[in-house]
Amino acid sequence: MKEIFAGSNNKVSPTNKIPDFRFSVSVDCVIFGYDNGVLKVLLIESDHPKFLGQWSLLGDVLKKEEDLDNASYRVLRERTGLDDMFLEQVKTFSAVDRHPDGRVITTAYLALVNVKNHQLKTIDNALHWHAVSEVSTLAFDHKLILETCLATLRKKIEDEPIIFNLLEKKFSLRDLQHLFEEILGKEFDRRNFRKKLFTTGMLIDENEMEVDVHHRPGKLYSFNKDAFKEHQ
Amino acid sequence: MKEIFAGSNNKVSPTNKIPDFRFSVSVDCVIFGYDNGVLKVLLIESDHPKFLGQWSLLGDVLKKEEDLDNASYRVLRERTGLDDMFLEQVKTFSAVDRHPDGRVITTAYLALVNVKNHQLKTIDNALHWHAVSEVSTLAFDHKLILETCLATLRKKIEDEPIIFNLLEKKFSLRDLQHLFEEILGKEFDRRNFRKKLFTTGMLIDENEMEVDVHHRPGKLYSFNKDAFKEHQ
DNA sequence: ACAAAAGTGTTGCTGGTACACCCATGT
DNA sequence: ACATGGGTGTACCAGCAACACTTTTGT
Repeated sequence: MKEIFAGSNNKVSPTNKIPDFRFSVSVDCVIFGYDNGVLKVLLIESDHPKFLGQWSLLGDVLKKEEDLDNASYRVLRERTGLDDMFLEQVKTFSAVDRHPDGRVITTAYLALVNVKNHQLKTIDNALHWHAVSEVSTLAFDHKLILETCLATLRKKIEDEPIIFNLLEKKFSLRDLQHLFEEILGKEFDRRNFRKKLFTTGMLIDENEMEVDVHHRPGKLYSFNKDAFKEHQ
Repeated sequence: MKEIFAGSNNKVSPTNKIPDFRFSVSVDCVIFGYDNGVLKVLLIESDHPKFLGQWSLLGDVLKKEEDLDNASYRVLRERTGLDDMFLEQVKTFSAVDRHPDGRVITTAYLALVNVKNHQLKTIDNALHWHAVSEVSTLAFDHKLILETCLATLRKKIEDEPIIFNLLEKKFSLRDLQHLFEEILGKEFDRRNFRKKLFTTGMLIDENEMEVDVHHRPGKLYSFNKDAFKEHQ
């Protein structure tokens, strides 16, 4: 199996700026979704012989004519059918032994998608949403990558209004608060939470109410993209 | 010149998990130092024919048996002689045309060193400290990398006590404040700055005074590594 | 009627900012 | 004596946390 990497160990270039060894490069996407009050991550059954029966992140190799952003975008598009999700580079993982077949460097991307907004490609029934809190082991170093991206997500939602990417266009304040609580693992005072969100100006009152809810329905809001004032 | 990349375009692997194209991989270090009140970055004269006379970041190719952290560490050690500086991965740059000789993916590292604490390897007199504010163009996409790392530095010093890596072991409050101001490009009230820093508990009073200063000498402090309480 | 969650205001604390005076040292 | 920057305290304001009651809807 290691022989497929034979031939990549080449001569040093004349300018001595050119690498004397070439690497396989890939992207892996940590795709988060929020489904029925639970933060989930999209995983696929590993097709690598050494990790049969285990789950892994969605990834692909970088192609000759694309950059890493394009590659991660392509993975998302091919797998979920969406093409305007939040997507951001997080970190590159390069441990020497992270891939059993040889040196593969992978760049992790954080993706936030609205679970309701897309259909998983039905061909790919090896794809499933898993509750993040219940993921134990993953193929390769993907557990470490997942944890790194989760930590990044936790940090980022306190600074930047990216959390809305996980919700439907119109959402209730309860949805929003529960999502914050689910991601951060702590609870907020309902009244203070409302006040804070309103003062940021990021919420647009849609003048609609929740439906099919078994109690007093709440108002629906949408995210005001223009109110980016480094708020929240 | 492009021929050196011939032969890296190989067959698809049987597991279809293995890349069908291999890349050159490198690290580039954005090494910041603080010298006489000025934030500086360590640059080297480019030895690439296309960028002769231009400056570039310190980097090297990733070797077969090391990971990216090790590679950046090695670059720092080889160039500055230091071996315990602050070093952190920032981002991987992968634009298709970023390197004139072919596909080279590079991972940028942010390094903070104490300029006074080390001697630049004298062999390497192509190495020089440049005031960050005066850097205009650099070889490759290194200007973009520098700006990215500078933005990361600005963000990080507000959250984490990494700024001390740029100062000598013992420093005055004025040094510290001026360094913050130099990096962030804004000024602070001297009295409020002191108060804030003291309440974090990150400063240890060394019971020593500045010397050789042309006015009333100030107290010297050192950084209390144990007071990491996510403060500042 | 009862349960469940929506909606609303006040108070105190804490941290940040603005600001003025005296002190120690070098020249 | 004068210039330079060190060292200190107070008052105000804004943002955050703690907290209780009334309202609307479904069952």
